[in-house]
Amino acid sequence: MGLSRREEIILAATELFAKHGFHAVGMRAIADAVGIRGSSLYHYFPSKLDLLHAIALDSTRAFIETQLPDVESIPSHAGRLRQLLRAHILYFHEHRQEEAVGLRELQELRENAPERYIEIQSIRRVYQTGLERIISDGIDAAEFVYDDAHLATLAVLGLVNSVNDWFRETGRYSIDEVADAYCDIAVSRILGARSVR
Amino acid sequence: MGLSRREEIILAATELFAKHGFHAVGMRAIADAVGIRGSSLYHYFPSKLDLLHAIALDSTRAFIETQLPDVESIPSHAGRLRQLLRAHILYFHEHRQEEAVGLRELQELRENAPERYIEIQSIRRVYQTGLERIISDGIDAAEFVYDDAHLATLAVLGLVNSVNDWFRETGRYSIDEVADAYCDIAVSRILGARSVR
DNA sequence: GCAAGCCTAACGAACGTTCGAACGGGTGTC
DNA sequence: GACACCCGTTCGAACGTTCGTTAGGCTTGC
Repeated sequence: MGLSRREEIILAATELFAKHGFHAVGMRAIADAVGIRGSSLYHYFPSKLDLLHAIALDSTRAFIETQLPDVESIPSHAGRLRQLLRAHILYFHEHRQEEAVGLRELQELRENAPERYIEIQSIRRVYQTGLERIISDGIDAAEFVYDDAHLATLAVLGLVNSVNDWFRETGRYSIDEVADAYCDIAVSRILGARSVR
Repeated sequence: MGLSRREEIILAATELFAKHGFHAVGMRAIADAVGIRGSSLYHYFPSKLDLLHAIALDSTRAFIETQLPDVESIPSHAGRLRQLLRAHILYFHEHRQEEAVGLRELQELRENAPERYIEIQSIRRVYQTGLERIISDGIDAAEFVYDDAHLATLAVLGLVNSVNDWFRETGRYSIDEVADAYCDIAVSRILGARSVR
């Protein structure tokens, strides 16, 4: 139990926010899940919105920092893209609650704390730009066959992000099977990469 | 203004739920948008949850009923799929607020009115089954090249549903361009249909 | 005079948040 | 070793507000 109280709170709040939504969960419910009283939460976070901000920022940063650097060493564009998308799907599966909160409750920050929304969005943009760069380079190198790198990026992102909408641990596929199949759809089919392994 | 008061309420509530979320919008706010008092809403809906149910059911049924029958007359599987996906994207764009509520707040019904959740889910399943049938038939007829109709259906659905996550009227594409491009990605690239027009 | 439609008023509960006090372990002083 | 002191942590109680909902009465058109 190397968890600090602050981390315990973030963990419990993430789970509750992901399951019921930000506004459906009261501070007292979060405190109950940790085993303290509602008022004690304010020792760690000045407001409920700050708590949401901490969750969204942590999850966004954690994803970007662990995923992007790993692909630099792979030689082919198709290989880099495949590796990145695979890591994306697996990470989003492993941290699906954090990412669900990060995606769904962002507009809450947008309305009530615009500068924090922009902060998180700009981090997200780094990732999307990096992905688009890989695709764009692959097109220039004639490794991919598609004429619009921007639209292809959006399509591929929409595809891989949709896994969490339907995937269940108890279903007919394992997450590894889905990751493989979706990467193949994105790299070989959508982008038309031919010689990849 | 052929709108009945009941329809006005549904319209206003849809807009507010889509923008702020179900729990963030109070009955008084909905009433304000219509120009009546909060208590008057209970003349039309017995509870807030019933109002949400009406929105989710209406939007789901309207989509299914207007989309599915249209494609029966088209000869090729690829043509049917293309037409269906195109209508899907355009419909989801035109009714993006209703569909956003229908997608995001469904778990609210799932927790607090399970039988209504099942009702809506079963309608949705009709559509997904119909889509999978088209894809499956196309594979059997060797018009599509993919080995898993179920996974292909999920991928294609995830792809077309993702448009509303990023599309903005003021962006660089029109919705028609996006619909064309995404249909092409789904039909020609993911499913590998060759001779289509 | 009936019913639909809308109102005011109020209910108890829950909301996010604030406040001041109490607890308990560690440190410094005698 | 005993003592006072501090500070991180938690608590109970309460603040004012808003929540979903109910009850009852007024107006209007058939």
